[in-house]
Amino acid sequence: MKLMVIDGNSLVNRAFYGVRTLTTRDGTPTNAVFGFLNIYLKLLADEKPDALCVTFDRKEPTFRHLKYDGYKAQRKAMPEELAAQMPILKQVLDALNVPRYELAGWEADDLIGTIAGACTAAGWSCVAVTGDKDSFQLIGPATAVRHVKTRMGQTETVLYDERRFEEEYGFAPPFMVDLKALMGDSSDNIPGVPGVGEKTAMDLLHRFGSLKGVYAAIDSPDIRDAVRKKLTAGRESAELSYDLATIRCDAPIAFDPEENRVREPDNDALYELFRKLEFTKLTDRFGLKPPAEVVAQTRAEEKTYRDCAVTDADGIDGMLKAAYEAGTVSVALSDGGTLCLIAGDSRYTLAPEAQGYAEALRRVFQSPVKKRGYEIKDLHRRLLEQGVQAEGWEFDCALAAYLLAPTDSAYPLDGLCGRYLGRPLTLDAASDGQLSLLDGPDEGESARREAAAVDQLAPELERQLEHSGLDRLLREVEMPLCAVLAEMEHAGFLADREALKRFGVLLAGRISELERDIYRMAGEEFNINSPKQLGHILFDKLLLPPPKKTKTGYSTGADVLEKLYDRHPIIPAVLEYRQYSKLKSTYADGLSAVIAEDGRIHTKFQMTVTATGRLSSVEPNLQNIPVRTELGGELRKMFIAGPGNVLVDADYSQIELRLLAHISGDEAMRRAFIDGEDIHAVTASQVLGIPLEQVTKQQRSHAKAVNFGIVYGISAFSLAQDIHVSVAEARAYMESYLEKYSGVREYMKKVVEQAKQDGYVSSLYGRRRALPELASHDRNTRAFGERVALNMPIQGTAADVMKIAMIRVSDALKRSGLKARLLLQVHDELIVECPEEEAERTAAILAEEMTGAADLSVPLPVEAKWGKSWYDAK
DNA sequence: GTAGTCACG
DNA sequence: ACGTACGTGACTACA
Repeated sequence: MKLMVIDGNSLVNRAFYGVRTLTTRDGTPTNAVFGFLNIYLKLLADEKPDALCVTFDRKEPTFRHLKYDGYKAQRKAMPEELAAQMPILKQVLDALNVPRYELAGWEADDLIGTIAGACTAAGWSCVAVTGDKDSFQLIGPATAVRHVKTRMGQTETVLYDERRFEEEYGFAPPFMVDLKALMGDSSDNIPGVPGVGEKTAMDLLHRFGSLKGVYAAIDSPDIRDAVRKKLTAGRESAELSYDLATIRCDAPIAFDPEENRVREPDNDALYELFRKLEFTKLTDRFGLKPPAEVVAQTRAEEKTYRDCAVTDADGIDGMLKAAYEAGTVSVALSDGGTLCLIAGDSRYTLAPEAQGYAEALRRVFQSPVKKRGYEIKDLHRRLLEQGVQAEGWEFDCALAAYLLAPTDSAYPLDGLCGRYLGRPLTLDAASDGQLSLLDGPDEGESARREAAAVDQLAPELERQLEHSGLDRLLREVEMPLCAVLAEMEHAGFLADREALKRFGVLLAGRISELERDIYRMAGEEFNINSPKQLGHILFDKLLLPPPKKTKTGYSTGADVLEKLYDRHPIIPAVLEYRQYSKLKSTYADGLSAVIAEDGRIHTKFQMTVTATGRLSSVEPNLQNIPVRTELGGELRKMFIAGPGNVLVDADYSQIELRLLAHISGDEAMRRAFIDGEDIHAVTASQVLGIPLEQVTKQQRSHAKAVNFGIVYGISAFSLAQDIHVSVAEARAYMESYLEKYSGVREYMKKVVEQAKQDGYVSSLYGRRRALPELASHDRNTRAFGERVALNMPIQGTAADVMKIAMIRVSDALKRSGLKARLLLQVHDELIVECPEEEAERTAAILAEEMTGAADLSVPLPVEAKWGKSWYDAK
């Protein structure tokens, strides 16, 4: 039997500092409780304990304070926002039916020691969970410590048992006390021996076994004079520290592991707490069900509908009549084709088997009736597959939720109901209390629920959009874009199946040659694709100097290997191997596998994924087809136009920098663009103070890196890495840059200040991204927030402009009567397929509509070319 | 499922 | 002292 005991204070502190700022809508901080529960769930899954409890410190002084009045005296008081969360956490634990232990005069650690002892006595094993390495002294045959640490906002836990501890420390766990007595602990204000740090302390223990042993051998020649001096002077302090660091196992509590058996949470109490805390996701993860009163109340609050099953022509007529009368309807189309339409209080369900189904779809969707729905782009594409050209899209709950919170990971309809309606889910009168929208009893039922959710969510989402000034972006950009993207997905990009296959074979040949060479140079066969095995070969076997480490071992990324390029011939071979296997697995093989029956690749554009408003492309991703290397670029020869057609490729030149010039209003940068200069060369000339014609290739390339860096919210360190100069040089370069482009400097300052004030940043078109990072306790997180504040308005505006351009291009092409159709968008590039003889006119329309998509104080030129393949059109 | 790596703008 | 550019998605290894 195993008991897990959690050091509540330690864990909640980790959670507080590790988890980003999080509050309820009224501003109550909840991040520590949220973080605690996340770690708690992970712990339960990892350990699967039979019994469980949590210990806490109390604010009263402990026996340690009495012994040493400096103890923890300097420790900072718990911040207000954390203190406010402690009682909430305790309520949550009570609702979870997890016993809590706290005792005046004793610390959480001592209670853990006592509990561990009681477990051992009862024949149980015990795992103590804490972020404090002190507790390692408790490790024994039946006691382990799971150490919790946070790295980069991620929580990790490592289990220390006797073996693991001794491997790492080289002595037995009880001597952890001796270690701390020697080195002290600044956070607890345990003095140790002044001047002795971790390294010396470890070394002494390895030689003499214990604190006692060290002092017994104080005259040994093995101790350096300087160290002996410190030890002699600090003897009293060390002995005091020994006492302070010793965890007591005799706290006066009666503890029986049996009484701490894991129990089911109190569903109703926990549900209510989570509702107040707005922990929607956790409600699911804990498997909580709405209490009976909530179900009853939800039913009472929720709109009810008059259900009509549509089975014949009269039914269809009735549904259409109601739709036209209502003007706006909510619709849902299940995967199987069942349509649900809500007009006013009437809810119509039409099964695909019904008489006149296809015609009914056309009458609903190819009509000016305003339609609201969920994930309209996909709905539009499914209709296209049935030959229906839909129109009249008014509102999409998923897109609305995305605009309101673009950094959310997903927008499930049930989650939106909880968040925006304050109700767990859309129930309905016909349902049996079954709450999941997604697994309704049948097709019709799930379509009805989806439509009802849309019907009730839309007004609330609309209100919030208006409140944030996002309604225009939805109506004028995102909604019209749905149809454009659906058509692009439907059209697909023609691929040369045979060429792709040949390319794969070519790569395979080269890969096996390289494999042989690499094995020969390594002296053994291993999996080159495994960073772990490769690191072992390079750094342990061939003894190359490891320049960088990741948290799990050696880093073997391309940047690292390039530093070692000339140190061993295996390095260039590995780099080449990596390049080829990437091309083969992801592109040659990966793309071959997704060519559809029609010979085309139909990517899916995702509209609700990026934090900045860009699109993303999946299954496959056609936005990352190689271009930067010669061999990779060959792939673009395999993306082709159909017979008699060409591809027209149009891309914005420097759109992000032009937007920086426009948004910041920087005169020097604007002037360069207005004069049609090469911006990177001008930057080099300005920053270095040399005539434009004397700028060398390298100077221009450095300037280019800085221009990019500025858009990303650069640091001198990263710039130095990027252009291989010293940090000091990089800093000087940036300083000079911001002198010359002083408008950019002012803009950077202003945008961060504004973001701190508002808590969000915006694009030129009002797209928003919230920035809770700026209020973080962690400086790295804050610095990240500042970089995002600089970048989002630029990248976001570029995304807006491109979306507007796509709508304009699509419209203009339709109006022109040309056969051209859009295939692909790659952030600043559009690809269109058209008959060869239309190429010139199509290119002109693309350039015209893209350039005209935004009205800036600098030109926004577009370059358009065409050819038989993507490669030729670039 | 996560981490590392690498492809793109 | 620390950690280090913004935004993505796919593949492989490995727990």
